Amino acid sequence: MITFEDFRPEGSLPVYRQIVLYIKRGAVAGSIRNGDELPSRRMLSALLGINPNTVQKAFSLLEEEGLITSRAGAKSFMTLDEERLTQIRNDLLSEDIQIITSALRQMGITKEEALALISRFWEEPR
Amino acid sequence: MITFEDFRPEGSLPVYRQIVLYIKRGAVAGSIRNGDELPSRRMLSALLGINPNTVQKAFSLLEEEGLITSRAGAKSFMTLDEERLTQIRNDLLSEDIQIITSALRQMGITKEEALALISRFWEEPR
DNA sequence: AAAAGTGTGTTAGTTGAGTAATACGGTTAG
DNA sequence: CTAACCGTATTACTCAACTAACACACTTTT
Repeated sequence: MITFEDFRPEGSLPVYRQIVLYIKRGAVAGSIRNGDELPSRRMLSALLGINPNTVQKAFSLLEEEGLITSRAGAKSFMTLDEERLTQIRNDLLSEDIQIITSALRQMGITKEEALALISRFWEEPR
Repeated sequence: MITFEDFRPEGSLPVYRQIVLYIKRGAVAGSIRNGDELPSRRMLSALLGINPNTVQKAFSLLEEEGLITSRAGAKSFMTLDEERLTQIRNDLLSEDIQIITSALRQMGITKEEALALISRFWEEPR
C-alpha cells in the first residue's frame, strides 16, 4: 500500500500534477513497485485535505499513461514494467535537468560553479 | 534598452512571472544593468504577442520590489544596487537548486549521479 | 503648441484549476 | 446476503491568469 507519508504539496504546480509526479518519482526510486495498491480516491483526498475530484484527476492521468489499473468497485494498483520505468526515469531526469541548466545559464553561472553549488546544497535540510 | 530577444515563454509558470524572472536573471548575469531602459508596456506586449495588461502586471511586480522605476508618461528604467543584486542572486539560486535537489533525491539519485548527469547535460542544445 | 508615445486605471469576458455536493453501480468483507 | 467501501460520472461554483477594449493624464518629440 502506497502511504503518501512524505507527500507535501508545494509550489505553483497543480496538486493533481504533483500527485502524478510523486507516483512517478517513487516508481523510479523503487519505493513504489508493480502491483502496489493505491489508497482509494476518498481516503487519499481526506488524508491530503483536498477534494476527491482532484485525486480523481490525478488517477485518471496515471491510468491514461498506463501506470495504474482501475476497475469499478476495487482498489487501483500499479502496473509497471522495466521498459516503461526506464522511459519515465529518462523523461523526468531530462526535463528536470533541462530546467535547472537553463535557469543557471541564464544567470551567467558556469558549469563549474553550478556543480559546486549543487554539491554544497545537496545535504541541506530545507 | 532591454531587447527581450532571447525571451521565450514556456512551461506552466504564468507569463508575467516569467517576465519578472527574465529581468532578474538578466540582472544577475550582468546583461541587464542599473539605469537600463525597458521597452514600453505596449511595445513589449506587441513584441511578445501577449496582452498589455499581462506586461503591466509584471512591471507592477518589479516596481513593488524596487527593481524598476516608473513615472507616468516616460519609459521605465532599472534601479539596481549591488546589495539588492546579490540578494536576488542568492534567492534565485537557492530556490532553483532546492527544487532540483529535492526532485533528484525523490527519484533516488545519489549526489555523485546528480553531478555526473548535470555535467553531461550542461552543453546540450535542446 | 500639437502630436505621438507613455504609464496608469477601469470594466468585462474567457479559460483552466480546484472545490463542493451528490448519485449510480460494481466489488469485497462480514 | 448485505453493508461498507470502491471507481466513476455529473453539475455547479470559486478563483486566478490571462485577454480585450477603453479612457485619462503625463512626457517627450517635432
